[in-house]
Amino acid sequence: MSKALIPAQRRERIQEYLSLHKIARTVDLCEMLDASEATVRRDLEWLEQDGFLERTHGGAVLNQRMISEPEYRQRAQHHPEEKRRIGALAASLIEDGDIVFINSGTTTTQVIHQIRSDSEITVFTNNLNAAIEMGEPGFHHYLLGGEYQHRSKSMAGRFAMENLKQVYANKAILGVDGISLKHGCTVPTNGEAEVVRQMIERTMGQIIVVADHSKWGVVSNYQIATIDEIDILVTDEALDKSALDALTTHSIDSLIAKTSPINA
Amino acid sequence: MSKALIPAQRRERIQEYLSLHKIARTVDLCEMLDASEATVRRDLEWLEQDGFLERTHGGAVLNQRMISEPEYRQRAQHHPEEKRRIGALAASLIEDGDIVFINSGTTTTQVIHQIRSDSEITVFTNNLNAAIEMGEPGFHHYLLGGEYQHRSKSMAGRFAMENLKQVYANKAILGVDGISLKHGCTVPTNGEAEVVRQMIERTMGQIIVVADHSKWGVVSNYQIATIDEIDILVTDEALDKSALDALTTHSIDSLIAKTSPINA
DNA sequence: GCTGAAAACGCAAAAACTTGCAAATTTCTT
DNA sequence: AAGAAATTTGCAAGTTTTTGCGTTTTCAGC
Repeated sequence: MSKALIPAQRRERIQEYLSLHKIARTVDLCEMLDASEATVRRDLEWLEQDGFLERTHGGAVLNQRMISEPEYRQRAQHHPEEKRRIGALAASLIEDGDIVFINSGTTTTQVIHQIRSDSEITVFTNNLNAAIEMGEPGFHHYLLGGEYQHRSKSMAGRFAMENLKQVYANKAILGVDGISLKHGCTVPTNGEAEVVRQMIERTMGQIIVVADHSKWGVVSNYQIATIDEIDILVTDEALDKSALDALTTHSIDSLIAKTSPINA
Repeated sequence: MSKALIPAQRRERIQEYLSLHKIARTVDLCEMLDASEATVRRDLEWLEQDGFLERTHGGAVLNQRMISEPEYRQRAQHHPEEKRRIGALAASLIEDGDIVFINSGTTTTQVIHQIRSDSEITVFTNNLNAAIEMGEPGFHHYLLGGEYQHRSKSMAGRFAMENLKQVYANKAILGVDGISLKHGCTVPTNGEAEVVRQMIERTMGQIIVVADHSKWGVVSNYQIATIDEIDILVTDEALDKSALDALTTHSIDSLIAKTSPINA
């Protein structure tokens, strides 16, 4: 009988439990998972970071948003681990004094969440979700205007374009829906594509794409950039070796968000 | 057998109980929750802060003007039910084909939520909260860009101003922090004031102010309009008769959102 | 203005949380 | 496959939050 669950399993079960009960006591979870309180608390802390729950004294309550927007959970749960690590790594590329463009998407939301907050950083984004879920930002946080896209919780359209025309950035961190050698980076909607193209246009510096391995070889609806326009790809370690080689021949730096924080 | 409930659970139970019974005695809650009177009182105090109930001698009564369970956020506000009703009334002033400016604030959030969604309505707003909490909007919903104001969940600054310069509206629905005869309409921050002044500037039609009675006679930090610039004030029935008379002399229409849906 | 009940207050005990650290487990290397 | 590196886990000391009780104050009804 396998008593010990691996961390991911444990967190999965906590999520299941919370989805059902809406509220959980630390001690009950301890018993269910046969783990110490310290471990359960660490798991709850982790899940709180991911926005799944809110910790309270004695336990945790399910995030309201999980209840009202069931599909939200699914989206956020697609490769959450990878996205978090990719987000952390990408965020670490931002330096003091940078002006950064960031677009919408779950991975870029993670990036924004993990931008360190003790510095002179300026972020321009159409990612509404990031703003919503975040606490007080410790950097200059600008949102683009535009027509509100409910599905992606983002902005697009003429306002966004006009706003972008007022700024130059020295870095762009872009989440995409598909990335392939032949078709470059693609996103699902035209509005988002326009915004991102403008971002690239006005970036005098590195174009950084964040994408977990599942995006590789995928082609979505609208192209935002060819492969050669990318400077850095931040991805996870499950990406094919062949893909990495191909990237190298296009002189793209690949940064791998590993399980361990030490990178090659 | 569950031993003790955690604080969040207890408060949840109290809410359930009150939703059902409308009124609760302290001693009954003590028995139900198996907690001391002191603890129950502290919980009641907490819930009162949230606006969920009103404490009385011997227990508490449900804040009748409470919205349905899902909208947890609204509870933290003062006069939540007034705002909801004011919002509904103001939203009903929007007609097919209108282009409307709406600023930030809890009352205007209610307005946006209650805009009917079967029509050719266009809304321009810097109110991020409204977008977040809303389902799929049934109207054209544009957000202004700008520096993100975490506290008010809104946008302000140059981007917002630039965006506004591209549009004319035929109505403006404005939430304010204070409204007085002498000092007009006032808001707490300069950024918001700038945005609202620009909105007024570019409105070729009615200027509608929404404010519950607690705002009357209050002066906040930055003026956005004199009393004479207002066309309509939407408020609740607790507003002084003298205030209403004063408004009339300034040829401002006062619309009263009443408790009962049947208006005199 | 009295009187019994309810609520506020202060305090001490209990429960829950945080942090640092060493043991145990897993993963990676050779 | 054995050893090394690193993460994870549980424990313990120290801190914060919560809870319940005794006392004082306030409140509603007479």
